[in-house]
Amino acid sequence: MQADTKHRLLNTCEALFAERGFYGVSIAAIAREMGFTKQAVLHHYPTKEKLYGAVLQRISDDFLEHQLEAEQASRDPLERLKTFYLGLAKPSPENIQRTRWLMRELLDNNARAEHAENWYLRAFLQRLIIMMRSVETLQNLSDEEALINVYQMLGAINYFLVSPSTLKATFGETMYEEVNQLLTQNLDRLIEASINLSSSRTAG
Amino acid sequence: MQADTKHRLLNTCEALFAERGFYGVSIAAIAREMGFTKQAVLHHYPTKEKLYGAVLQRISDDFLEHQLEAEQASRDPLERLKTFYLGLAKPSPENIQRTRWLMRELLDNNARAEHAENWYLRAFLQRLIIMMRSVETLQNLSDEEALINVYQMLGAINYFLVSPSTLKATFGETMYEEVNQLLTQNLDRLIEASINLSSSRTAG
DNA sequence: CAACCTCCTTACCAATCGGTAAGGGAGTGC
DNA sequence: GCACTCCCTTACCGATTGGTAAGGAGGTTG
Repeated sequence: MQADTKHRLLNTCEALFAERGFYGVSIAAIAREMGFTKQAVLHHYPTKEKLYGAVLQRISDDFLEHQLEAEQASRDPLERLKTFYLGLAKPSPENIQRTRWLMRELLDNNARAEHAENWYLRAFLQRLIIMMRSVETLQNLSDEEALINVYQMLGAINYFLVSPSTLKATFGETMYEEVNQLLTQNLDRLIEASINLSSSRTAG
Repeated sequence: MQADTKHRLLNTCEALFAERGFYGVSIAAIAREMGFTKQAVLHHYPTKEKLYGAVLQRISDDFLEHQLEAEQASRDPLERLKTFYLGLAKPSPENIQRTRWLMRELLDNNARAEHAENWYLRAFLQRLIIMMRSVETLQNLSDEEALINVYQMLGAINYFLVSPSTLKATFGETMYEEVNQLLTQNLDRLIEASINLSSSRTAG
């Protein structure tokens, strides 16, 4: 498969699936977007599931890469964690798209939870937990406490990140932009607050 | 329409749509679950959109009711807010289902954001903002700050609530139960922390 | 008894779904 | 020049999609 076509195909699929979900996107729609026929799509990936899986694989690879980058960004573990979360919270179109995908995965995976033992995002969560525990005050954090914290942070960041159009239409573009700015400005304080909360739990 | 049938139909649809989303559920599947034909479903609601809308309306009505109840639960505004969030975080099957729906709405509404000015969940968010501002230290909270806080709390609560099967399969049932218990136990501390964060923002 | 609801049925529709079969054009290796 | 592979085409498939048309069983109302 030509690298260029593959890249373009995966990009197209990523955008479509993120926007409408697995069932909401037909192979024909993907082909239309690509500018060729349905069977050309099926030539590259024999089934819709395989196609979906390929995009998901790429996303989880990129997440991993992002984590590895954050791990080398600084010597201070807390700083690394902040860098990582800040990267996740960046309201760029690509990032919003992937966050939407992540959230859909979270919802849809429920229906096929029997396959979840090799869930794509498992490694992502576990690495995040390790990153947390490398912070001095969180060394003794249990897996459970860490998972709660990670989920809360991801939820707090992603919930907002995922709904730009809706929020713009509901509250106006100006307000959305203000909220967005406030959020990125104060994200480090949110992270610190959540870490303080977790470490006080461990201490108590 | 008979109240009983309507009730059963909306329940069935709520469960199916929450689990698989709008595109993932066919009218035939709903009918199958109900035990009669596709056309019987279409007799009650002429289109799939109208059916979906009816369930969504019921959910938002119930959320409103839940809010009104919480508003009468105590004289202390902070206590009211805690009661409300605790209700949202309750890991009962019905609550999980509705949270899943809420999250899907958040994702799917993006595609039809042009209708969002009369978005079903707008009133829900605005009431929550009012509830926040009735807390003494948050009186001067701007709409933007309040919206951030609300989104963070909803995200933190819902993100976890939505993924029981996945988490059970990924980390084991025991761990899931422990996390679940820890989460409800510490939810009030999370709320307090988030409120402290918000009021310190307003003060600073 | 007839007219009229409500609630559901069978029968049918064009369009779309994911996917198969077969082949053509262009480039590559021998 | 001939076989082969890669990338894409047209043609087609049965199943399913959301939805329409017409009618029938049962209860209510005049």
